[in-house]
Amino acid sequence: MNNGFSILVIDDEIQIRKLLEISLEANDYKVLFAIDGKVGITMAASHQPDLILLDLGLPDEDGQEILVKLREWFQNPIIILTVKSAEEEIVKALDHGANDYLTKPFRTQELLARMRTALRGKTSQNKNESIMQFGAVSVDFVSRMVKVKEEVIKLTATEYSLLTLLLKNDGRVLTHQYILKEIWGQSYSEQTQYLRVFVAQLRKKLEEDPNRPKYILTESGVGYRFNSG
Amino acid sequence: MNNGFSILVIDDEIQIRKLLEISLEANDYKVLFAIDGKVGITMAASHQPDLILLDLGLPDEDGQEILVKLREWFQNPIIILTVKSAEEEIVKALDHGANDYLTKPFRTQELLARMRTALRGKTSQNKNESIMQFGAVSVDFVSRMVKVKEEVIKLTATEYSLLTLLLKNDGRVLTHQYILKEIWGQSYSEQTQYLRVFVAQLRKKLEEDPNRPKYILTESGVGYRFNSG
DNA sequence: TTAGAAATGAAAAGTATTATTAAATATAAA
DNA sequence: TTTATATTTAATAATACTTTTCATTTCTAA
Repeated sequence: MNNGFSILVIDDEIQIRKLLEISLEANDYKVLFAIDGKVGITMAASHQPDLILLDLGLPDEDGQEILVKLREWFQNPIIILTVKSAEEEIVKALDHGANDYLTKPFRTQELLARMRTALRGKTSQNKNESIMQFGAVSVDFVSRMVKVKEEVIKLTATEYSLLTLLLKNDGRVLTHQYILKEIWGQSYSEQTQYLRVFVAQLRKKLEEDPNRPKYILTESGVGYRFNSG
Repeated sequence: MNNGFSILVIDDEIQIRKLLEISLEANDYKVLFAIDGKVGITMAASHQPDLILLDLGLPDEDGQEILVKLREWFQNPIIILTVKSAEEEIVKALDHGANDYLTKPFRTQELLARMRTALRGKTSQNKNESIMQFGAVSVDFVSRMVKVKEEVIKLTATEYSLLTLLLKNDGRVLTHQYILKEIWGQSYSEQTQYLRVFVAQLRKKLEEDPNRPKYILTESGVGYRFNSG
């Protein structure tokens, strides 16, 4: 019996595999294991898992390269596990298409929560409609209208672009660099302060309590993530 | 037996055609099919359908171009179907005169809802109701008479075109480019100043307080939107 | 726990966009 | 042709938006 989601764990550490086996199966996930990158890629191809947990510190190959290879064809969420708290590694992985990250040692509850977020929307089809609902926030991409709890919110062009970028990547961490590149263009990719100002403005308009944001969450040193529930 | 509306579906995918045939006929639409753009244009001309569902990813020609060709003479609503959720594609299609869009896979209920919205007002025309009401603004499309709170307003030809374009897209943001192209023609699509002058004139005639417009709203950096309430 | 880094919030300064007005030009009607 | 009306141009004022700055708070790594 399982909840319908299959998870591929690519990690060489036996303790981590044991831990994940117990906690993921206890939550009714179907779990597959690979102990290195090569095997991992093969298994991803043959089993098409709904989500991959990928350790960056693998014995045979650099984790980043495995990520890049996977992302050439693998669409489903990939969550990075890493002992390196080095910010650089994490940012690189996210820019390579990882959805989220956790640094070891991690709390199981946190991992499960992030997996649920990443898998959200996989079941529901509303991901591609012209009106999209994210918690109390809804956007009509045709009329360009944004509502919070049925109330229309007026956004500037830049605010609208930023919000929709975050929404389309609901649950996923977007790096500062990536967001800046998308909205302002390549040459602005170091202007993190722009982003901070506009995030603050969006929070003021969207959040019930801008001091305790529920929707636009900060990943300190890395980027931002939209969380619809 | 049907509800009086005929729908032309231009799509090369057999599954989509089957699905639409079943669900549209179940809702009493008369459904016609074309499997590529050329055939689609021919059929649109010969059958004058009330609405077109156009797939952007057709085998013979770029969907955008088919849209442009259709819009040269076809007045009725066109709803785009697309697998591409790329915002660029969608914005382009809307600028080319599409009324709405759905990305595949879509829920049938949502499609039907959007079709009803697009066809709304068409029924009233069938009932010989040429007068439409938008908040306190009403337009008689036959006699070209515009009233605000029962008072007749005299508009010039250009003012009338601009107002009705906005009205027909009640609630939706229309880009400067799009409006200019529709009213003045392609070559004027950068003459934003024209638009400003005529918007000011319309506001002076329509709005209670032209300094605080209620109906014709500005979306800075993007365009204008009519708001009937 | 604490020093240093990162993020926030508020607001001033700087730009860009939009609104207004009026004069010049074009168009249509008498 | 003359006259009235509408559209286009252009100049300036008003407003909205973005960028910059900085004091303060929050977060993070050691």
